[in-house]
Amino acid sequence: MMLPGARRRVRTTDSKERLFEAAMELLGSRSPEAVSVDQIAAAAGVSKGTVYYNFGSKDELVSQILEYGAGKLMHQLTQLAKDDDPYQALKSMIEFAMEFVTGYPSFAQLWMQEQLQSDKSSDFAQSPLHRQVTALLIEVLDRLVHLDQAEKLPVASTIFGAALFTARMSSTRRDDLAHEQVVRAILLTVDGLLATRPRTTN
Amino acid sequence: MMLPGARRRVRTTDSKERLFEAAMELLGSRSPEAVSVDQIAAAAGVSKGTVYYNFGSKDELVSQILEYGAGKLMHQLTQLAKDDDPYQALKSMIEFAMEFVTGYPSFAQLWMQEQLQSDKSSDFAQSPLHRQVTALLIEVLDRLVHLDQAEKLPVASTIFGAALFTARMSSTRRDDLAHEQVVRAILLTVDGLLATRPRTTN
Amino acid sequence: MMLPGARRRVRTTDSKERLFEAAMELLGSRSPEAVSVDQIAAAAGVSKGTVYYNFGSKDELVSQILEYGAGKLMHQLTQLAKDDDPYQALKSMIEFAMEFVTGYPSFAQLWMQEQLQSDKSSDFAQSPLHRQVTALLIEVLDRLVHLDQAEKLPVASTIFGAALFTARMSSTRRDDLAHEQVVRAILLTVDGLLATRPRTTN
Amino acid sequence: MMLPGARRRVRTTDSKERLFEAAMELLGSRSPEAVSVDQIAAAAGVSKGTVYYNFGSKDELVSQILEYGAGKLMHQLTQLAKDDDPYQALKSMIEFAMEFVTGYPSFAQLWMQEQLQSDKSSDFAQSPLHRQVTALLIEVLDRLVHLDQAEKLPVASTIFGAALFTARMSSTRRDDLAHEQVVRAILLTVDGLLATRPRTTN
DNA sequence: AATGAATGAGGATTCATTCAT
DNA sequence: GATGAATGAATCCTCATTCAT
Repeated sequence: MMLPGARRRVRTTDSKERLFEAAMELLGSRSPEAVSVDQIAAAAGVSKGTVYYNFGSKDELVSQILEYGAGKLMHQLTQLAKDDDPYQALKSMIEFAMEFVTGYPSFAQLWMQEQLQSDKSSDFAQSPLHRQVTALLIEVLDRLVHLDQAEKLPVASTIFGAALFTARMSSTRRDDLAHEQVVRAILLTVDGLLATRPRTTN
Repeated sequence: MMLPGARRRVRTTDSKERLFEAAMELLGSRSPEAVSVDQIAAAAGVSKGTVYYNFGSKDELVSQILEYGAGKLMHQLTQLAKDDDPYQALKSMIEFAMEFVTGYPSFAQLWMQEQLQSDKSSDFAQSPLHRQVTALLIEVLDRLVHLDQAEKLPVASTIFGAALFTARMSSTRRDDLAHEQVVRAILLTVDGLLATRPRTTN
Repeated sequence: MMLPGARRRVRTTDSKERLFEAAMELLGSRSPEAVSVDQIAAAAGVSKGTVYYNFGSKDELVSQILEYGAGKLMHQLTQLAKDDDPYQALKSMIEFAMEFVTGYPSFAQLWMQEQLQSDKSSDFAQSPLHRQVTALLIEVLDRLVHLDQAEKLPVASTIFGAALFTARMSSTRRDDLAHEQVVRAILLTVDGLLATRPRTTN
Repeated sequence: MMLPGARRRVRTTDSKERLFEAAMELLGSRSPEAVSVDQIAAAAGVSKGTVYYNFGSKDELVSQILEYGAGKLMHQLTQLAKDDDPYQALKSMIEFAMEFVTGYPSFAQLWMQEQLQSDKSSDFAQSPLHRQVTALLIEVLDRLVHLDQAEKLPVASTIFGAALFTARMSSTRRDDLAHEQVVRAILLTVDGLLATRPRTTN
């Protein structure tokens, strides 16, 4: 019922964006099944129908959050991996992962959930994200120490898993000291490698 | 005196036990919210009401599985921690955790889910199980290297988290080699400690 | 699993009786639909099956309570109606009704509920109890004042209803003064009759 | 563009209203526990979900019916109480109560049920409605006769209870004569007062 | 005489989704 | 673009009842 000539607010803060953020917020502490479309819509201050208008389905909304997070995470990790000093690169990557999970708990939440659900992931490197992150880690590790082919994936996965899980577990803590300690603890895996494997001679 | 075709209890294999096992099976690959009471009852070959007769509620059934797993896990870990050689103790503990998660994927699943849900667990050592396991790990670590008070919990949590998460991720693999590799990867954290901290002189 | 020769307690306080009393107690404050067989059995300290062994069904148990109460009430009211002084008779009857409802709130509860349920009771004198009580009241009233045939039932019903309802409403009060006041208030109906109708000349 | 035989809403007679009326109808002769949401929805010709969309819960629907009735009843009673002649006021009030209960049997049904349930209502004037109605009655009675403070509430309660209960008992009768007789019977309480108490000299 | 395990029908409620406006 | 009324399938749970022991 718009009068002709009337004009909508230019920055409607697009309902779509509001929904995205509200969903991120809510999914930070609950599983998707435990968050209803009503709740998301209410939190975004729009009607339920708008969710369907913008995303088509709840699953699609969740997927988009997951994708968005994965993109953001991978982008930054890729940058950090370029550091000339591979140890420093790993440290930065882990630090960033910690920050990221703190900032987007919903992402870690969703990603873990997704990993844990399907039986299909028998190959334990199924998901694109997992594959990408571990590939990146392996790349950096290769520049640091000499690893047998067979142990590369387990090591990378361990680092990734430890970082993700521990970060998520302690993500509510605003305590930076704890963050520091956790990063160092995860880096111990790398220290262990350095102590037991021949360094990469480059 | 069973008519052919009649579908009575084949044996009074205690419906309770049948339900427990069916639930364990189903919860191994899906979150509690994603498993319905009907499904559990059907899988156990009993009626829905029997679930409520035996457990009172779905939540209670889930809790009991969690408790059962926690008890079993702690019991064995406590035994293994007694090994005179602390490094060997840690190795055995991690190995056992891997096996355990493979055998009872539902346990890890449930436990993680529970951890990830509540905001309350801000102190990241809230759950009794987490507390118990990390306490045990710290005890063993103390016999191995000298750690600052502040870093004890982060280190122990990292080991626990890495083991649990990685194990869960690769749990479908029956491949023992992979298991071995994963255990070794997790132990790298300990190797890192040994390489960077003064040994406990006992 | 009784050893031969063993003997049961002589005074088993008959489970049946225990059930009856427990049911009376519970039905005093809740509608039959709101009281489960489990609750009754638990309150009586017997198993659920015992209810069915002794009463056949929940409805039957409720019916028996109703019958028991009706019998007891009618028996006493009939005695009191015999008083030579019809006014005194009415007063005693109302007093007794008050006491009765206080002692057996479940009875009033059940009886009202039953009255209110069925559409059948279109004739508003359907139930045997109602018929009996009003008949008794009319008999006494006839000895006191001269009433038109058409107004007899309404007057008797009003007294009965007022007594039952008001008694039930204030039944939790242990306060005897209030009881007295309520009795007097109900008797006002009779006073009104006395003031406006010709006395029975006997 | 309705295909013949299609069963869409005939008119958007607001499902909410349809549900309200269907529920009133059904609750007129049965207790809330004995009426299922399915039945209400079916009677209103809408789906079960619509009940929850409009009312949130069964209890809320029941409460709203109760409130609606209480409002309507009190509004009219308040008007009638204003009559200059207090006796006539009381007569009109009782007459209206009779009509009201005949028209909305569900209201009396629900209200009684609610009164009879809780043990909390020990003070026998707990409910707002009861309090309001008795307050109104007392106000009118005060204009008619002189009553001791202590007997006011019992008298008012008796009138209210008698009217409500007797009305409900005979509500199915369409017979106006009976109505008249019942009103007169209840008014006897007032006649009794007039005969035994000093008139208010105003 | 009594039990308690088991049942299945039924009840309240939630929720993703559709659709006319 | 957006809404909100309406839906119906699915879910958790209750409960009267049965029956073998």
